[in-house]
Amino acid sequence: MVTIKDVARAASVSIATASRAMNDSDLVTPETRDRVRDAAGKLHYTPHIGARSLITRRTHTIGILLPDLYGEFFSEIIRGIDQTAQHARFHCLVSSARHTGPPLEAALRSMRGRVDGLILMSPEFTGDLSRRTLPLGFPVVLVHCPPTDLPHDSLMIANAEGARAMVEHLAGLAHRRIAIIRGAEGNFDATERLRGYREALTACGLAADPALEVPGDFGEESGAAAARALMALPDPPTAIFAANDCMAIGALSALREGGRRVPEDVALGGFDDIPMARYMTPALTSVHVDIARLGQRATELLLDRLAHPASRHAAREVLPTTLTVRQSCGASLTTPRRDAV
Amino acid sequence: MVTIKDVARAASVSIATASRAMNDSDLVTPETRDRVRDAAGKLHYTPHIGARSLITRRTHTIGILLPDLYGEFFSEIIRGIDQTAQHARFHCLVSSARHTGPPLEAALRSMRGRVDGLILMSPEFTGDLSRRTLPLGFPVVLVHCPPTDLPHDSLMIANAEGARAMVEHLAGLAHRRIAIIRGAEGNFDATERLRGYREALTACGLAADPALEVPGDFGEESGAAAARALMALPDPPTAIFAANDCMAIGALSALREGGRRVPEDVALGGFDDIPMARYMTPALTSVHVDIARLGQRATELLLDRLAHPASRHAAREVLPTTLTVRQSCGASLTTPRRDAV
DNA sequence: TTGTAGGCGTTATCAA
DNA sequence: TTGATAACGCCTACAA
Repeated sequence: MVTIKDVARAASVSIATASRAMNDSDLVTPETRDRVRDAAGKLHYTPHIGARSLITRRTHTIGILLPDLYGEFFSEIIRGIDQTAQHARFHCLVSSARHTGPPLEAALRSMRGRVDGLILMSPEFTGDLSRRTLPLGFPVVLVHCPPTDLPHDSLMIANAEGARAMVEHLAGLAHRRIAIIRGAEGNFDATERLRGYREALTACGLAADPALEVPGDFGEESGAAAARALMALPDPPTAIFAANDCMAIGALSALREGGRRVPEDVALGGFDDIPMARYMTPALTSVHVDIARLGQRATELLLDRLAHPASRHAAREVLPTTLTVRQSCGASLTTPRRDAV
Repeated sequence: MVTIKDVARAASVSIATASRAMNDSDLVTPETRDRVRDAAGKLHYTPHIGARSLITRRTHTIGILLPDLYGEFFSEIIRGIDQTAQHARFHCLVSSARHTGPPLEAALRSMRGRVDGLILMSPEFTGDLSRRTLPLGFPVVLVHCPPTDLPHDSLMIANAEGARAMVEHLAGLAHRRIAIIRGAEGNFDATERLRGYREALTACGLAADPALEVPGDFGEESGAAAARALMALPDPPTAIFAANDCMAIGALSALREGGRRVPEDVALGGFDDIPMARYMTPALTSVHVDIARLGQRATELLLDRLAHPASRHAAREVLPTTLTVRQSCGASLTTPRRDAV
């Protein structure tokens, strides 16, 4: 391995001078600097990051821990993060820990020492977990995590507001029996979206019916199963709000197979507005989230925290969502619903 | 910061013993090992990876350099890589370098010293670039890269064979004017898919028509533009093979807007079989690639190389592709084409 | 402006 | 089985 020692020897200077030359110190003449750089180039020298971080206490790397690495959501958030990080010459250490508990703890711990800070997305994150696994004051930005009692920066999307906008939109189309396919049990996003659904019903003066709140796990198949269950009800809903687009896709298949037309017989709405949504037939009405922006903002918060460790209180930002109306909700149907008021 | 020194003191042992206890050496009694582990747990000790890698010469991290971080392809390959890496207790440093030349070189260089090996995907990669930026013998697995004269392990998908299968399938449906929307200029995948297309035409005894080879850049909009150009020809094609699914999606929109029905008026095929393909209307016939498997296999090759540095010759594997027939090619149309032989 | 030398946290070597 | 100590590559006071 070629070290700074070799570079120094090749350039006939001391190690210290070589180091200074490589780090743009102004304690070297431009002339010797160039000589050192030349030698470094010829030798294909690259500093050993580990050795450097030992003394600078900096890795110039941010850790990203996600619940899974699946689908558009993941690729978009990474894209936003990497773009911002790269701009600041930071690297990204990516990992996933599907479950809460030991695997998550292990993943968190294994990142310590490798990264200067962490972007953490875990819908089951808790303050206890943080205390158990992270050094006090370790820079962390929580994305999409339930609130904790710790002063971590946090960032989330307007889950409840988005859900509410969707359900109010459906109610505005004269639907009175609106069902929700819920997200995974214990998942913060799921809980918030359910809350928004319920609030919207109340706001629209519609009665809540427990039979219309069916469970799901954010997966396509669970959406299909939920739709089948809803169709089997004695008094089935005329509109279905799926807590994410994957489940909406599953629901759409199931509805079709059950002979129901969307949106004529049943209106359908999703959440996330994944790229696929606009290509479906009918195109899916969904709550749009700018995911890359989410990643970008998380990184900005983290980098700011790294640059100014204790300069400000913990941020607590909420990124807005927007309702994207397409065909699946039936807003563009020419004939009004039969049961319209 | 809590170091091994603190742990040693807390457990009343020497630093050496503490280190041994933490690393499962059998040179410590189970008793002292537990005592040290206890102390480490209480103090929330985590080893400093940089310091360790300074002496072990290992970072236990693999680098992943991709041309961009966009879409399903990216998320799937990372998923395959991370899963395999995590299983071997390796970490993943992810980065993207959109363009060839300086940015790519910089990205490569900045990873050196941080990773034990590299999974590199760059359709414009060259042996020269490798020599310029990587230490000789540095473990690299090339994915989807053009062949070089260097002994790097490499992995690619059966581009030409996949394209050929698609075009022969279209020819089998009695199409005689089959167009291709080409991929990005200078891109290895694009070149290979074009080659497969031409081979298939020859194999089927169809005349090649330069007018039917229209340029594209793998983006949706370029697919739309290409389709418009093809439709404007005096003798337009009856089938279009888009070199990837994104362009097929763009082509589909353009064809619709131009009043052509797919597959009745024009048959359409794509490449990659992204998840969205099966949800389109009509569902897209495409060449399926198991991308997660690609990532998995690349990681296996790299880890094997890390474990046995010079044990074998450079691998050169090709992952098979499979033709997935859906509606967009018209294979399931009941009435045969008018111009069928 | 340059060189010398000490130390960052860890593992490995040797001696006890 | 344990402990003292020398590396590993780098940066940075301090001295020249």
